[in-house]
Amino acid sequence: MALKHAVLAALTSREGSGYELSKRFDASVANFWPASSQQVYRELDRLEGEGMVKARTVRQEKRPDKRVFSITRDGSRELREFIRNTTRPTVVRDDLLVKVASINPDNRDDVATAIRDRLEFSRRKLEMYEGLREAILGNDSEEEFLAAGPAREDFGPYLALKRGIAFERGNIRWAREVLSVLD
Amino acid sequence: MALKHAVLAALTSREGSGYELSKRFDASVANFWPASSQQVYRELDRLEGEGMVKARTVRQEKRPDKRVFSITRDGSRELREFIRNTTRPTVVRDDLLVKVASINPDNRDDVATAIRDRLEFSRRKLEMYEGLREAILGNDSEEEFLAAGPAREDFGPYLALKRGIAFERGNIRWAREVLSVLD
DNA sequence: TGTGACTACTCAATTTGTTGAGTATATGGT
DNA sequence: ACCATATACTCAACAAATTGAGTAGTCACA
Repeated sequence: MALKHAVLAALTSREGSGYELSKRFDASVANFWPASSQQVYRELDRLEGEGMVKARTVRQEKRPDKRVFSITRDGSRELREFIRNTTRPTVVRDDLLVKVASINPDNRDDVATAIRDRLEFSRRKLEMYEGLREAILGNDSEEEFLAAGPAREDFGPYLALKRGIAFERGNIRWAREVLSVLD
Repeated sequence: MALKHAVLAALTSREGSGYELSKRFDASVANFWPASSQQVYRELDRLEGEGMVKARTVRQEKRPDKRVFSITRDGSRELREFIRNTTRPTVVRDDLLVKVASINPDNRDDVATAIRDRLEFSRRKLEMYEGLREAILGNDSEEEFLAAGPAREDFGPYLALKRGIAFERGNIRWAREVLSVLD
C-alpha cells in the first residue's frame, strides 16, 4: 500500500523498464520514497499480476532484453483512489533524533559528531537537489515554470522537490543551532 | 536495529512499564520514531532477552500488575555504540509527496484536497508540539533552559522537539505555497 | 446500569523493507 | 589484455513494521 503507489506515480509521466525506474527513483521519487532496485522489480511483478501495469519485452542488440512497463487503466484508477483516500501522514523516522534525545554529559561529544555528520550529508543532498531543480527549470524562472500549471511535465516532481529542499535546509539550520548550543 | 535504540533512549531518563513507555512514545519519541504499543512490548521482551533491560514486577492493587523496565549497563553500552556508529540518515517517507509528484490536470483538485488535509494535520501537530515545548520549558525562557546544557533532564528531547516543530512549520509553509500555486 | 475511556498487556498473520549474492553482455579506458 | 562501469535483471533469506483482534480489570459520568 505504499511502494506500489510510488511506482505507479513514477509510471504516470512515462513508461520505463525496471532498471530505468529504479534509476528514476534514485534521482527523484527517492527523496521521499526510497526503494532499492530489487524492491522496484518485485513491485512491478506484483503490479503486473494485479493488472495495474503491463509490460512489453523490448529486444535489444548488444544489450540484454528489457521489459518496459506502462500503467494500465486499472493502475490509473488505483492511483486515483490512493490520492483520494486520506492516508495518515507518513512519519519521519530519524535516528539522529533518537541520538539527540538521549544526550547527556557523557555522550555529548558523540552526539555532536553525529550532528556534524548529518549537517555534512544534508549540505551535499541540498546541493544535489539544487542541481535537479535547475535541470527541471532549464532556462525558465520558477515563476514561468509554475505558471504553466499541472499540465507541465515535472510540475508535480518539482513541487515535491521543493519540499525536499526545504527539508534539508531545515536540517541544516537545526543542526547549526544545536551545535552552537552544544559549544 | 532501530526501534531498539529508540526504546533504550526512552529508558535512559527514567524507567517505565511497557504501557507507560508506549504512551511516552506517543508523546515524545513518536515524533521521530513512532511505534505501536505491540511493537514496544515485543521490543522490550527482546531487549530483556539480550540483557539490555531488566524488569521488575510491580504488584498493584486495583490495577493489573505491571512490569517496570530499566536499562542495564549492557543496554547503555549498546546505546553508546549506536550513537557512535554513523548510521545512514533515515529518510522521509511521505505519501503526500507521492501524490503531489503525480499531479496532472485531472487529479489536481484531489491532490489539492490532500494537501489541505495535511496542512490541517500539521497545524494541529504543531500546536501539540508547542504545548509540549511549554511543558518542558516551564517558567524558563529557552535561553535559560538551554544554558543548563545536557545535564538538564529533557535537554535532548527538547532539541529533538525543536526539529519536529521546524518540520511541521516547513510542512505548513510548503503546503500554503503549493496551494497558492494551484489556484 | 450501561458506556466509554484508561490501564496493562498478548498473539499472530501478513506486508514491507533490507541485505547480499549472482547472471550476463558491452563499452571505454590504461 | 584487463578492469571498472553500466545495462538489465533474478533469487532468497531475513528483519522490521503493520494490522487487527483479544483479555481483563478500574473509574468517572449520566
